[in-house]
Amino acid sequence: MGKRVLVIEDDQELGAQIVKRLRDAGYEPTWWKEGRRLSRETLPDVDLVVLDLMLPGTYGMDILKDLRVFSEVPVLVLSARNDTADKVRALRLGADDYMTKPFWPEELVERVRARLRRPTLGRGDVVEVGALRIERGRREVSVRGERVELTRLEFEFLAALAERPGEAMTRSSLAARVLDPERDGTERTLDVHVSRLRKKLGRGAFVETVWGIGYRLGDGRDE
Amino acid sequence: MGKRVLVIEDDQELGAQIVKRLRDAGYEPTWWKEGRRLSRETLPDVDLVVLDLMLPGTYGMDILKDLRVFSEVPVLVLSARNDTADKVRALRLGADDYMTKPFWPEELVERVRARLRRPTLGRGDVVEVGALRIERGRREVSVRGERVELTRLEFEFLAALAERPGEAMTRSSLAARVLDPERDGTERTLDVHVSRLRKKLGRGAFVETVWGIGYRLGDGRDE
DNA sequence: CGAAATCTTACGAATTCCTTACGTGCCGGG
DNA sequence: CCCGGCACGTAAGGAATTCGTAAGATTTCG
Repeated sequence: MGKRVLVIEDDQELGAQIVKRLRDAGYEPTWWKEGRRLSRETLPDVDLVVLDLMLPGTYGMDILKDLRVFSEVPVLVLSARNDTADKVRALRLGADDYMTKPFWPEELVERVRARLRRPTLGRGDVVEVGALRIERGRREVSVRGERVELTRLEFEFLAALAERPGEAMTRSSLAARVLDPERDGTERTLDVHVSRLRKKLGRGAFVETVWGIGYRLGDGRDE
Repeated sequence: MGKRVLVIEDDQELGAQIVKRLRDAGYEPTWWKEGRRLSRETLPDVDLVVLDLMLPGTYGMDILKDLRVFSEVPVLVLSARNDTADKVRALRLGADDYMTKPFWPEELVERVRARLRRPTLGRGDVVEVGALRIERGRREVSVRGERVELTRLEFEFLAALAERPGEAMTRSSLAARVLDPERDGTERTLDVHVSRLRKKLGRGAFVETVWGIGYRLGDGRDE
């Protein structure tokens, strides 16, 4: 039940230190000793990312930027730079916290803990909206107790919407979360899946159209 | 945005500074110039608390401890002390972030923003002005409980105005904020959208003209 | 009163969206 | 190996909606 933490840190000593502390604290750390470009597939399923900004070769900022296109995972940034401009930039890019080296590992662990005790939206395993029930873990969906069989993409799409029930999400952000731009189709493709999804979910406008924007997960009442 | 932030800070200068910055960033700060014991009743309905730990009389840590008994509101702690033990203690007590003085206000604002872009439990992103209600997340608008269907630009426009209710915004800044200079029209176009918007919102001058300047979001009462 | 700013309306072009149909590739069974 | 089913992407038709522009009416200000 330990939450998983991805540590991206090229410094051997510091990395080992961090990993050890996190493990001692009951987490399940994974250590990448180098920066890699991140995409939907290459990002492991983790609950939080500890990212060193000062990596050789790849710029940490770019990794962060990439990441935020398709994921909302909390990111704790480490950096040797202590100037405000850098901090502001990282936080604007979507970082959740910023620690300046050197620091004591205890503090890092506490900051990780502080982030993780807040609900991470995507991680709620069961989302219920009206008569619709989505179980992420089992990959099961039911309407009014009736199981509904969904294909992979249909499910992914619904699950993405369920990350923020009731909130409008743009096509592009949905596409980024669900589709692999290489293999899979374009935003147009989403329409088709929505269409099929609606047919399967039956009466009740669970997937609502937000004109000019994208879609929204509704409770299926009226409209 | 209009999210409410409670600032507990006894230092006049610093407090004023923080409050100003937060307001500039679109938040609604409330400033307590002294520490008070907090209880369910005395804690105002805010979205985040900025708490200085070094208050005369009351210990900031105690305030934090009290607070966590009955509230999950995010807390950003300020302190002049830079030792790890203190940070760890505050974070363990439930603080969400810890900043060491001195710091640049920009960083504070960004950290506040970083906390608030995560969904807090409870209320979403809602602006209410008079009988007008704007839900940013869902992209829905209602007047006196009645749903009003808006187009994309109408909503964008209203939402832009709603960022600073009661404050006049120039045409050009609105246009820049809402229109894509490539695809969309000119400032003249705004007039048309205002017109349509007013018709849809019905009685009550929610969108007021500020002659020679632009527009302002009113509560629809006067006139 | 006159000029400038703003408002309203009408209309057609463009965008956005939904559905259906069809082709491809994958996989398991026979 | 071949067949059929399934998942999926693409394309195309068509309907609904949105939006910009122009043009004339109205308001504001000096």
